[in-house]
Amino acid sequence: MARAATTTDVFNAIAEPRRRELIGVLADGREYAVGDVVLRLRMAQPAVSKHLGVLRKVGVVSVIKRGQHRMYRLNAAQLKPVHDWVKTFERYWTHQLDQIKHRAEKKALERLISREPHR
Amino acid sequence: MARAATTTDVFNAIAEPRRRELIGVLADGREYAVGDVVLRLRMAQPAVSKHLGVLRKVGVVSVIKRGQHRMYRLNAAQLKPVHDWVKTFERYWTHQLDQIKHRAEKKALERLISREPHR
DNA sequence: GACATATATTCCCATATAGGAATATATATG
DNA sequence: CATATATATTCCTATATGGGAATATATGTC
Repeated sequence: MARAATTTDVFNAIAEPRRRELIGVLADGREYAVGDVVLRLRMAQPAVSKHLGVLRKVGVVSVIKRGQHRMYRLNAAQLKPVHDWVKTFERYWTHQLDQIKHRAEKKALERLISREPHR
Repeated sequence: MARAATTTDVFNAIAEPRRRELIGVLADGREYAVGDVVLRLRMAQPAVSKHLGVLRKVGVVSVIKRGQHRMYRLNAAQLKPVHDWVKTFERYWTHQLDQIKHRAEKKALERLISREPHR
């Protein structure tokens, strides 16, 4: 079997760095015409259209027609599976910091609660 | 140009679902021999070796020899770039829930703190 | 209708894949 | 040393890719 198609799921779609750049442009939540993206990223127009096509197929972006333009908008919720998956490993690099923060918060809360009665 | 190699970076490496399953097995932080993974995932041994090879090339797993076994261990820190990237979009799906949670916690805390004095 | 602009699609090609099968390599053990 | 076990590597093949160039399609404007 060959590699899974880029349009198979979000993981495959975002493996391509240009597409992550594309998503980066749309990240402010506003809509962009293809030409806007072409100018911002200095990519060839067909390339942008194709990449946006892939992202659309996996639902990461949506399109509406407006005159001769196609306005693309980020559908960030579709990235959640990636977040959910990688979040599982968060503790591996946040661990120490987390411990510190958690203990600090816990201690502060305990101090806060126990203050009145003990005084 | 063809698609970037799977060993190019972590994003490409984890695009393959079997490799994410592999990572899932190693997720408890303990070390596993290739054969263990083969049994757990019921995958062909060469497939497991190849996938582990890809993950090793991008640094997501590390190997040590122990007798005739190769013990693989997860190097979860290498997944951080993925987390960092996707975390940018967290607010798009957590926003409402977060608001609710934050307010609930804040309110609970306030109630807790103000209980004694007001009674 | 003629022309300009915006976008999508098609064609071409070098390249890497994932899986299966077979085989090679390393180590343990009798 | 012979044999078994564990793992890696090689060879094969169908398949999809991303980029470039050219072209098609759609819409706006005069």
